[in-house]
Amino acid sequence: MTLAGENTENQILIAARDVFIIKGYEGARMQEIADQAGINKALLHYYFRSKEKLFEAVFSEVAANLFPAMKHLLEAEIGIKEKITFFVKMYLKALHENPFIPAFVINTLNSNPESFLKYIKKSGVNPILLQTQIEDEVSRGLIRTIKAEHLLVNIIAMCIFPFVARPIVQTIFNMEHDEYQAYLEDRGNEITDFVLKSICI
Amino acid sequence: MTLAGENTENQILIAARDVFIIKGYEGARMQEIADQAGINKALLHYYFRSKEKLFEAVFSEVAANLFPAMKHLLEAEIGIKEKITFFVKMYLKALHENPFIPAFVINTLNSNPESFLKYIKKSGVNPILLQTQIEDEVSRGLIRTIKAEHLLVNIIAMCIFPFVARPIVQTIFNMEHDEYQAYLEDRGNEITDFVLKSICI
DNA sequence: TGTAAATTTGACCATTTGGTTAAATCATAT
DNA sequence: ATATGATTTAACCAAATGGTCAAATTTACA
Repeated sequence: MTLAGENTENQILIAARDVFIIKGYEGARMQEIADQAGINKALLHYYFRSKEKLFEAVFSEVAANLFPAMKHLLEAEIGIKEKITFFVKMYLKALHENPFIPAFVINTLNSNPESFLKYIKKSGVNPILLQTQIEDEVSRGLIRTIKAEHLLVNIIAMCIFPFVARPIVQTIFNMEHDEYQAYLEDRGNEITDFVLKSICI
Repeated sequence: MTLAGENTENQILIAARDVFIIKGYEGARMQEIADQAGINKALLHYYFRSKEKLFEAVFSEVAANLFPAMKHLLEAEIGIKEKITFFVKMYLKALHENPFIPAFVINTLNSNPESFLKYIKKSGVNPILLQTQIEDEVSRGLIRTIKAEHLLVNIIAMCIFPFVARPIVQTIFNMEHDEYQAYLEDRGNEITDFVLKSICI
């Protein structure tokens, strides 16, 4: 592939990513993606054959970047308190940079689990490792007993929810844009605090 | 309106609700709604004029049932520990009966906040009441200080997340359908425990 | 029962949308 | 320079989709 071609293919992927993430598969229009990329619509099919294939290219790339950092941190050899602190900080930072990814992934997987779950399967996140560490720290009297599946989901839920449900939460709490931004900043310490106060003895 | 008409209108609303909640606005097809309701497609327009209007009818009804029970419980005159316990139990029961509602609402509001936020505005949920109660129980030495906005979002996030992100969580944890169902059951006590252990002194 | 209004239907329409194609343009290598 | 292959475009196509309408059917009631 020549330079021009590779460049175009990338422009398309970037534009498609932007449009699909905001509008979802059904709501996205090939013409809009072409416009966003500043190219002719036929080029989308020249490089990616079909809307479905283009979407798969976007989704698989998004899915591939979903877990590696999380996995790496979960496997790190540090105490669980530090692990949680870092995890929350890292996760909120990632969400701040890509606030629409979670809703996009959730929406895609809910409307079409059979076809897209395969991109999640190879996440490699292993709750057993975390479970082992928990049991170790429990036996050393540092934290109380808790199942890794609950702890992990609790933390991730508290991080993600204010982003996916932003319009609702912001409306119910009567916040302006900047106020909500500050609220999101606050949550870093709040979540860490909340979790540590719950599990530490 | 005659009996036949009222009945048809209701059948349509029920069918439309089912289809819209699963497929979303863009993914839903008027023909599919008509089939599901067992009627001719033209009747959809006879009763609701357009797809948009029909969707609004569905969404406004869903939105109207989103907060009243929550609001009522938040305003109840019981201690905060009991309040949290009941809240989690009630919320998980509601989610068990309508597991797809949160993802539907989140998705709708993210793709079109301007047009649908108005159905949320009148929720009447007032975090200040909860804040007052928290401050009261803090002064009586029962719980630690925490902002109502964080406590409420934390609890709701932990309840909702395993439902909206079910395919991902179930896959990552390698669970079968029944296992996940049991996991969801477990979460009732887990969440309550998790929260109370965090805020009680 | 007869009739006027409401309800229901099948056929049809216009637009949108994903996709195709043949021609034009560009880049590259000899 | 120019021939070859890759890239890009405008015009076009077929299917799907939301929506309309006139005719048929049912319902209500005088």
